[in-house]
Amino acid sequence: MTADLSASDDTPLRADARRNRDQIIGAAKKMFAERGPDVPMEEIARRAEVGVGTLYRRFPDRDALIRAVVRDNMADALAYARAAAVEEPTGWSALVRLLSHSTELGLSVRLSMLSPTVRKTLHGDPVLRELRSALLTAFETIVGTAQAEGSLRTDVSASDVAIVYALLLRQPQTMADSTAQLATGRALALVLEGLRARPDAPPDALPGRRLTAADLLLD
Amino acid sequence: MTADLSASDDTPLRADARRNRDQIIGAAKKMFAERGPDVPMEEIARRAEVGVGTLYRRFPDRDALIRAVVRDNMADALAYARAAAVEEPTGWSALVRLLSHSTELGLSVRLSMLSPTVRKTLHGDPVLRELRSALLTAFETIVGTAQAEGSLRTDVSASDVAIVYALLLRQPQTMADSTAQLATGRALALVLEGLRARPDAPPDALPGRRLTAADLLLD
DNA sequence: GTGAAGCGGAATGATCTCCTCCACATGCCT
DNA sequence: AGGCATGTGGAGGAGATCATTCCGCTTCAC
Repeated sequence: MTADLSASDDTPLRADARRNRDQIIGAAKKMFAERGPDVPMEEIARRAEVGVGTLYRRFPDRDALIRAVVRDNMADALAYARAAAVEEPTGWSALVRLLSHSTELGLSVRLSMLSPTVRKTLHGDPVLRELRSALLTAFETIVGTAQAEGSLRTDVSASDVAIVYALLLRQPQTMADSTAQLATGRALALVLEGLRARPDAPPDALPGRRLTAADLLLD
Repeated sequence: MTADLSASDDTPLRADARRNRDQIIGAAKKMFAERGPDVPMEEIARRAEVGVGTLYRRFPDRDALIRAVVRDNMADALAYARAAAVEEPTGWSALVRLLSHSTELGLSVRLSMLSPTVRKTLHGDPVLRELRSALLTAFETIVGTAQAEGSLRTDVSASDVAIVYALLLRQPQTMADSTAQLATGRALALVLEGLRARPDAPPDALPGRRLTAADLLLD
């Protein structure tokens, strides 16, 4: 899924190794999303159908794995956001598409927001910094477009949207999957309703000030 | 804070013991909220300014503590919801007050929703069952009133509101407290905006079906 | 003043994870 | 085909972390 935005390694990696690497990242992504950043390495390996040794050869420690997962995830989210911006006819529909689909974006945001430890790990990674800034730019484009066309209320910033989004994405895990999905869908629809521009409403109804990129993640 | 809704113990508990017990519950509540249901018992004890021994004498194991905390929390939330229902002039303002304040309600909902383990612990506790049902009733009263007065959209149920609420309450912990509060406040305002009845809007704009009490927590 | 109830926190033992290491397997290049 | 560099699995050592107990001392209540 990920383009090679990471610093190109010198050795091209053997075919099976590459496959295993991808499986590991995929498994780790799911496990992190479901059970937080502390899942045992061994379980990740098992889910990836790989030995622990393999996992450790590819990623020297947990931090490296987390970084890789978040990078991969961010890259996916970025691709998705850009696609939405380009392919959708209106800013509003791009916004809807962005918010509706991407569990992708959710994971990395959630991961990096929830645990102080993880934040420390991610902190200062240059690739991530670049990805994040690109993602925020994409977000801003969409939000800007939607606001310019008069469909999105103007007293929110891209960061506002991102945060609400992140808050909503945490899926309740105790319900049946179908129920959880239903609930998330409805919650999302409600938020979108709240985000819609109202010609009659006062222009600055929200409390406080617009959130900024700096509020989003403090490095 | 809590009325004695729990089964009355036979021995009245010495004054200092009672105080310690309350401190423990208070500390545990905060720690669970901040760091999840797995925080070490010792840290809870330290925060409560109490020895581990004391903690264990009062609560034979972690499960007992969790149960006690959630009960206490639910009771608070219930009291709060009832107060809002009675004291506020309109259903809408009661709803706003309910959603705006009560981090209380948030904790127990969050705790019981997030971890399957915790859910198992809580499952079948009769006191809790009663509390929860009373709370949902209070919720329904408020939601019903607000809908009857025409301020709340009619295609949501009390359970819908409760879930959105629970989703939003999870505070991002990596931001400065002030920022987190700001973000939560704005998110809440957006959701409220989405919840408001619109005379012009179609009456059933939300996807799926209304959530029910059964969706909320499956026992 | 005195006995019962309560307290603290060091010590114990069990559990859990990370991570290394190496005999073996597999892809790749010629 | 064949050789070897690259890659693989997973048992086990080392260490960390926690829950829980226990008992000499303190505090309340009468």
